[in-house]
Amino acid sequence: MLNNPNLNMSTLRVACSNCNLRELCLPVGLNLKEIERLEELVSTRKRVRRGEALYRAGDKFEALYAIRLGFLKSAVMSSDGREQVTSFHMSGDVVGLDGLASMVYSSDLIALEDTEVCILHYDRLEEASQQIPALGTHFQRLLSREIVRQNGVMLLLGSMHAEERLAAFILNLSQRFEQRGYSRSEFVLRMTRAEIGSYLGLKLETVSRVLSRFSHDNLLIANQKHVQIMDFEGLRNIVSGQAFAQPHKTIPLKKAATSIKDLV
Amino acid sequence: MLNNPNLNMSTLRVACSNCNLRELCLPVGLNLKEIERLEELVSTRKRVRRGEALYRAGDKFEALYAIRLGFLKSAVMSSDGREQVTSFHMSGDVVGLDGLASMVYSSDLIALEDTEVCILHYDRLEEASQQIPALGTHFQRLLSREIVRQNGVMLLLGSMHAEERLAAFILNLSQRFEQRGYSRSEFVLRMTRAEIGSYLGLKLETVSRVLSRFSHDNLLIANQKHVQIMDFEGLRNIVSGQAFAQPHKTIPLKKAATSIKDLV
DNA sequence: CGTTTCGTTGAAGAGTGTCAAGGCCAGTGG
DNA sequence: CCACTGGCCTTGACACTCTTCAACGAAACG
Repeated sequence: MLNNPNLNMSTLRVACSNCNLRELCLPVGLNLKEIERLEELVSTRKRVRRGEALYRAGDKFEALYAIRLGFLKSAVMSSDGREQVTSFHMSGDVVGLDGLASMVYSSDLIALEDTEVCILHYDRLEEASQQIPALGTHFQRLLSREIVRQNGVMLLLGSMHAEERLAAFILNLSQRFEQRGYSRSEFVLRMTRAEIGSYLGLKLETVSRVLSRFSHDNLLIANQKHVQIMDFEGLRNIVSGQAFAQPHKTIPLKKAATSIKDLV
Repeated sequence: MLNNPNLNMSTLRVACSNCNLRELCLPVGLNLKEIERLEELVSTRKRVRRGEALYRAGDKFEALYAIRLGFLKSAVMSSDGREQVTSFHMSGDVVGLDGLASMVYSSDLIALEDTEVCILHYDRLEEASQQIPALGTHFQRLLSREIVRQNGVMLLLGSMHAEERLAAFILNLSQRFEQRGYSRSEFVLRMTRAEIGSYLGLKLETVSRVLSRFSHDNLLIANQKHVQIMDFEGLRNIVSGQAFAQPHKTIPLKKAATSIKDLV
């Protein structure tokens, strides 16, 4: 079981019960019995080496994956070969949600560093959802959350300038690292400038230039892949288009209630 | 029951069994008993007049809605008041999926013409899903399909030019009208140029100009809100970036399998 | 330690946005 | 029925952001 012959993906037994990511990928409030049931479901892990694919567009959909460790991108490709990165994933995220639609994945999922995932076989997941209703509900939530996230990305791609996009992107990464117990102000970008650009609808040169500008303005220090945020407030101002203290635009009817908090 | 006092939303009894949109919004292959069960679930309809909201960001999530008749947009708003249209909906579509994430809608849903929807109360939906497993699965599919669709929009916003975006948009509308039994080559745009622009990440002037250019190139006839497509092939060529017979770019490693068919 | 991939920076140009003026159309009220 | 009104659409001129092309430097990899 430990030595799967697959050239570079090995499988391991899994133990949700003492996994500290449980709260991220599984529903809370299960009793012991239910967690046991869950461990049958999850069964095994899988490793993906940097640069390799967990799955590719067109592959048969058989499982969702909960990321234990690592960093990945998902990307779709147009018929003429243009690639669009649609998201970056880190530990605790569940990936593969696009496969349910037609039982075939519609995107590529590529590891940006050596990665380890838990396999959630879809057929077993469906069975288990019958017995543990909270599980089905939980996955509906995950799906819906992804829709809300993508709405935010559409807002970003559709109506924000390069600086705003980058600022939002950096802040979002920061927030996600913080949620996982890492520093919110200092981290390493696992993706290239080109991948950031693809995600944000910019060219790699623009990404590089804007990061340099941020550095110059003392908002952050960007040294190759290493980023240290110096001025959160400043970045936030850029995201809301209020950078450079422009002569106070009167914003007409600012919506009260829910705004898109997690832009990216 | 027929005369709900709500100033402009009336409710009606519903009958899925003889609704010709059933295949779009509900799972196929249910038996009679299950369909009866379903009709309890769906219970009532609701009308929304042009310009009014079915729900708004921040409203408590209580139901999904299946569109019987009409046309709507959904839109999110950034904290500084920029609006981004995230999709257009027509008969047979199910809306409200973003509400599951945190039991609060995260977008506005506005009718672009007088509209009638069936109400799918969420709590009843959850119960029914226990009894009719196909129902739960079906809604997971709807959610996943929306994620795939949004991936396509991100590709469009992130890596396509104005002409490509417009061409993709028009072709997608055409296809959806055709699926519903209307003409695929002649239809009326229910949204303004500004709304198209918001959706496609362009300004209304750009939308107008590009449509004029299409008219001039005999790809279509755009007369205010009325559109007649003259050259599907030509539009398709534009979407794939092969317009104007550019000196055959050698496309390196074109992905074989699944591509994003429904770009928009 | 050479080779390759990735990142930075400059100069020039293309593609959209911005601003402004005018036309078209539906709805309203005289 | 017609003039008026306001919203929507079109078109032009110009400004500006971002891309493109190119050269070089820095880091990663075998």
